[in-house]
Order: sequence, then structure tokens, then C-alpha cells
Amino acid sequence: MRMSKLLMPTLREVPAEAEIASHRLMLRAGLIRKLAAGVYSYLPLGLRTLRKVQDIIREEMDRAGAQELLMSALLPAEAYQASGRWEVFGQSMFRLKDRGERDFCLGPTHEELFTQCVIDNVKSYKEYPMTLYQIQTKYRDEARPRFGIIRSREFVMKDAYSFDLDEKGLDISYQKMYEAYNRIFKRLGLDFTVVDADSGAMGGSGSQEFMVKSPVGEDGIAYCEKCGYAANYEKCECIPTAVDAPEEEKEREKIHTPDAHTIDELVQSLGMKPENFAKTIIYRADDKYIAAMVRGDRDVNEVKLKNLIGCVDDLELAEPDAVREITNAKVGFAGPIGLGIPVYADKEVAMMKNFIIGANESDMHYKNVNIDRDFTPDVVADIRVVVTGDACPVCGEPIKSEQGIEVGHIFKLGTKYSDSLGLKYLDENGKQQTVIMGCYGIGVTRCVAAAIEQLHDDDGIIWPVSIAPYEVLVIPANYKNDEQVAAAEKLYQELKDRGIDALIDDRAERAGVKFKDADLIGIPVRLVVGKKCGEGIIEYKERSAKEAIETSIADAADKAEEFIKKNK
RNA sequence: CGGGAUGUGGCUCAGUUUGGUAGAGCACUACGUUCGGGACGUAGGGGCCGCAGGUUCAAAUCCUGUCAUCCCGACCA
Repeated sequence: MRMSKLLMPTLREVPAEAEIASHRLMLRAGLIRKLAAGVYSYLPLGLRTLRKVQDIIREEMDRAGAQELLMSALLPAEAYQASGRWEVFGQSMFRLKDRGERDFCLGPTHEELFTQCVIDNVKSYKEYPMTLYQIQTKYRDEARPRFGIIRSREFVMKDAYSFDLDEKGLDISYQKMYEAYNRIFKRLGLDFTVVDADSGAMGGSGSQEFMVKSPVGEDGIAYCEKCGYAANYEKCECIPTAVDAPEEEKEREKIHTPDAHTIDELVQSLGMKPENFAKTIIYRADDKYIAAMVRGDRDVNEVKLKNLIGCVDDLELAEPDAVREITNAKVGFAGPIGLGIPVYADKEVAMMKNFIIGANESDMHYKNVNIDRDFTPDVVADIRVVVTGDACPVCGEPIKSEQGIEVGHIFKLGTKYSDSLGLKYLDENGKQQTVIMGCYGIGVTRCVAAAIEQLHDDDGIIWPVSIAPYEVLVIPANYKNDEQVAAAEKLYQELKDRGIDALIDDRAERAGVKFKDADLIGIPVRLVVGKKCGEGIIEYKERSAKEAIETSIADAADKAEEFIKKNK
């Protein structure tokens, strides 16, 4: 491609709307343009990269035995009504009506459609196992789109669904996808981690996320350097630790604690440490109320709590009025003694001695409280959020933490959709069985942003060869020098003849402008035909390298090709 | 959905406090000089000052409403 003909509107200045590196660079390098919040157009360079990502995904999915198909993005309401998700999705679904006032939506995800497709078209158990996938545009009306392409309202996703006759089959299908995903992200040049993830209230034994480590990531990763354990923060199991040296149980005492309704204020007024307190937090789970207890220095993990109580829909902090009614006190003085709702205590609370709790009476707390003697929780379980330094649940070493961008998720769905939609089969004994499903997603557009987030410097993008819009960029340094231009054109032609994605900067621009743009758009190899052209010498530079090296014109194409092949 | 901020030419922003009829840099067009890390000079083109009301002799500027965008949080199959 000739740059003089390429729609590549690079920006010298940073658009005010962009906060993070990938967003800034995608705008500056002319990859995308915004149409509305969370809605972007892909310009030629951006599209080429997006396509290359898709091609890699396609190759690896096909290699793993999955079949590609394509569902509509425009879907009738009925598709989601049987599974109940027409309601569940609520505001985050783009809804519309056709001219006959029938309800439609723009598909946010396609579990139901794939399940229905199999129901309609697969007639015999002999056709299983089967894995289907598509690369498709999804629509979600995010409450808050952000970070450019990382969290947008229209995005490209690869979603795959496996259909198996039994659990053992699902394990095999899942494993194949696990391996395919590892190959895909490696080929995309991403530095990623696989973490255990939450599988939601609907159960399911396996769920793993592929995370690209990045400070701008929206998910927390807890990991262990020693044994390699890694989990989503929400999922990470917590090993309870006792803080107090063993001591005698003391007499329980009611104490006056005026206006001390936070742990901080209690610590101030009583001169104790946060870990001497147990906080009791009132939640509304769907339409009933429950209490959760964790140590004063811990936080409740709402995902764990939600899974534990089997709360399907909504788990939220109780409204202040409800708290006052339940505890007979101002907000901030809740405690388990005499509380009329179920109490879920964290394992660590069960290990505490002589601790302090709210007394369900305004401005009053109890001290020297002991579990079982003074109250008995209905359930004791792991319901807290992991913190850095906690013991690794596998080997006990201190846990570390990092932020990550979720680029892939593989998940054993089980029979959620096959049950609700009726995907069954007759086995060889004529007995009716339910098909078992898995689902596997990759945020394709998000991968592009994640790659840039991880691979850039102050000057611009540093594309890995596999997804670079072009592989080699040829620059005649002085466009008025006929010798340089002719040599550059010849080199460009040779690269193209070798099947390399080559780009030539044939614009009537000064060298400085061309170099700046070259760095910004991040083409992996740059060949500059300049002053030493007459001696048969040009400059070879890899975008990731600091320095350029001189090479003969004769060798340049070989050198470039070798690098491309090696890193593709 | 709660909190905060911002809307002025394609981009970055000044002008708003103290109303007086719109400006800079970059980009664009033409010519000349320059020519290996975003050149310089001269001359140009381009703006319903987000939108709608209101106050006023006069509104980018003050008031009311509304829309949009960004940031923090909540939410996130």
C-alpha cells in the first residue's frame, strides 16, 4: 500500500477524550474514530489489525475442531424470552421494535440462539460432540462505556459453544478450547495469565479467564509466584488467619460508643485495632434480608456471598430504613445478637476471641464477644475479599495482586440453557438425556486495545508482527531524490513479491514527519532509503529496537523477511 | 443510576470572573525558501461559541432548561 493513498489521519495532538494509552494511540495513529460514546468506526489501519486478530482466532478455532457459523445481530425478543433473559438483561440490552410493533434487540450474547440452532438442526446423539462458533458484533448498552475500545457498546466478540452428551465429553471440549485459547493469545503477542473465575450463581464446575496484565485493567488478579495459582479477585479463596494470641474468654460487656458507626471511628475512640472488631453488614438478597459478618479489617466479597446464598438476581446493601428497622438502631450498630435475620459469618470471624460487635442499639457495642457462647452464626463460610499478602490457598505463600484486562473466558455452562430451552437427545438406550454445554468467549476488539496497552512506548504503538496492519514500512528519506525514490520503490515491490504486507511512505513529506508517523503506527520493520543509497546501503530498524542498523539494499528484503517469518 | 468536570473552526486550547459583535497554535489552500526526527515566511479559506428559551440597547460571557462527552463510583451475560 502507498501511504499517499492511505486513509491514515494521524494526529499530532492527543484528543482530550482519551485517557489511557491504547485509546490515545488508536485515535492518534488513525485506527479508529468515535461516533458516539462507546461506538467507533474502524479506519483502514485499525481494520487490518482487527482482521488479523480474527484470522488467528479463526485458524485456531478451526484447528480445535470448531465450526464457524454466523447468527444475526438483530434478534427477536422470543429468542431470549424462554430463558428469561429478555428481563434479566434489563437496561443493558439495546431494544427496538419493528414496523409491526414486535420486540427486537441487538444481540448482547448468543447462548440461546446457538442452543436453539442445535435443537432445530441436530437430530441424533450421533452428531455430538459439536462445537460451534461465530465472530460477531455484539451490542450492550453499557451503563458507562469507557477506555475507548476496551469497554464499548458495540464490539466484536468470538463466541463458541460446545455441546456434549455427558460431563466427560464437556471436559474434553473445554480442554480443547483451553489449549486453543492459549495458542491464540500467544500468537497475538499478549502477555497473559489464566485465572480461576467465578462461574456465577448458576453453578458450573469450571470457569477460567484469560487476563492481559495491565494497570488499566478492570479486573483484579490474585496470584502466587511460587506455585502459579491465579484467580480472579472475586473468586480467590481466602485462607482464614487468626490475629489474636489464644486467650481466656472474658465476660461480655456492653459499652457506650456514641456516634462511632464506622470501624475507623471505633478504632479511634476505643484504641483497639480493626482486627478486634467484627462488622455486621445487612444485605438485601432478592427480596429477603441477611447479615454478613467479616473482621473489621476485611471486606465482604459480594460474589462469594451471592453464590453462597443462591441469590439469583440482586444482592445489594440494605436500604438505611431497612437497616434501622432490622437492628432497632442507627445505621452502624448492627450485630448478630438478637438479630432476626440469617447471619453469614466469615471463617475468620469464627476464629476470633473477645471481639467487638454492634449491639443492635444506637451508640452501643458489645465487647469481649465470643462465638457460640454469645451467638451462633447460621452459616460460617469464606465470604471475604482476598488481600495482598494472604496465604495462597494452594501452597501458603503470600498472594500478590495485579490488574488485568479480561480478553477471554471459558466456562462450563452445564445444562442451564439446554434445560430451559429443551435441548435433549435420545441415547442409545432410547432414554432422554440433556445436552451439556460449555461457552467460550474472546473479546476480539478488546484484544487489539490490550495489545497496544501492553506494547507501546512514548512514540507510539509497537505491533507484534502477527497483528500489525502492515509488516514492513519502506521510507524514501528524501522524496525529491530520484535515486532514493527509485530504490525505495524497487525494494517495496520486492517485498510485495515475497508476499510481505509492505507499505511505502511515498508522501511528499519531510523525513521527520515520516519517522514520527512510522513510530506512531508501529509497523514492525522500517527500511529507510536515505543518503547512503548511492553506496547501496540503507537503514534497517525494528520498531521494538532502539537503534537502526545499516544493511545493503541487496540484503534488506531478506533481513526483513527473516524477521517477519520468525516473529509471525 | 449517584458524584465531579467539560462543550468555542478538523485537533489542542484561550476568551466567560468584570456582557460591547470571536482569537492563538497545529491542520488545510497558494507561492517562495527549506529538506534525516512533526521546518520557516507571505497571502488565504474555514466557526449556528452544544441546543432551546430568558434577561439586556447588546450575550461565547448572566439566568433557566435540555442534550452530549469525559472522569470517579455503582452495574457488567
